[in-house]
Amino acid sequence: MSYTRGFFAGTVTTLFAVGVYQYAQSPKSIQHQYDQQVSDDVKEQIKRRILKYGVPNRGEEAKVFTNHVLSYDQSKKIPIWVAECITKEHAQGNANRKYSKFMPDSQILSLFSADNQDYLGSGWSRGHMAPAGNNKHDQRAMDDTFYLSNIVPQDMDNNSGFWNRFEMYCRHLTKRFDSVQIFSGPLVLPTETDEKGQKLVVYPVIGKNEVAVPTHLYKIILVETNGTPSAIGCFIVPNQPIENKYSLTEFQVSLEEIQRRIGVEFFPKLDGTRLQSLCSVDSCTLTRRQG
DNA sequence: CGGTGTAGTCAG
DNA sequence: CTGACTACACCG
Repeated sequence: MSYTRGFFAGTVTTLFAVGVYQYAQSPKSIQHQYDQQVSDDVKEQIKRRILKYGVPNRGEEAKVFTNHVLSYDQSKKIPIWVAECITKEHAQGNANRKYSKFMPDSQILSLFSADNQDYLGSGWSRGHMAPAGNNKHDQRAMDDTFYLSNIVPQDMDNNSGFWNRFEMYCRHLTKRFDSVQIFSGPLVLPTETDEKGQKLVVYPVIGKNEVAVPTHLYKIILVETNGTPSAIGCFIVPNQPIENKYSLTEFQVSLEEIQRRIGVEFFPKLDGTRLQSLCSVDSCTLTRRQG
């Protein structure tokens, strides 16, 4: 709990270094130099000898759906990141969630999959990462978002409150920008400290599949005008009720921080582009009610 | 009997 | 919009 307060206060002052990538240049060790001299052929031979029966695989390769793409964490049974690229047309139409239902994703081996029983009665809601409401243009696209590969255990108040308004804000951005690319996903961050001052990562797991309950959720929003990226906003939100008094900007962080915490480089082909802060070109205010 | 499916209600 | 929960029909 103390981390939450620290987070609320601390993120405001977080250095905002969007679009700037720094790669620490480690001193070249002897081993490193040797490694560089080994030809790819030799490396392949070594691999074939030591990994005779194949290279171990975490199954994080991108999985493609009608209107979203995701990478899945087979250990935590929740996504790592879920990507969308939406325009205002995507959020309009007659698709209705009453025709959709939550179900396991057959692309995920059952050994690594959550099921509805894990969530029911757990005290945690099934929270979309790619939201259903971004897919009103196509019932199948909306149905796809109900696969549990796109779902994380989310605090009920957070889901229907702050996070819901956050998602509405993302749809609102499609009225101002040609397209809006969004990465959403869960995070487990250290939230506690033991008596020795050692930081701890503590998160619940639910159901027989022990689906990980993230401590936080994140969104990365990249808006485009005339086909070129113009601004970016990154946010980390605690997975707990968020009072209305908090504004979106209080949860803003740098792209660097979010990439370091998740261990993912989100835009490997977005090189050197100077991007403005989303909240400097847009209000970043959430509306109280739907609209 | 337990599991599935749907429709309606309730709440943030 | 975001969800859970309940009652009831159906089925093997």
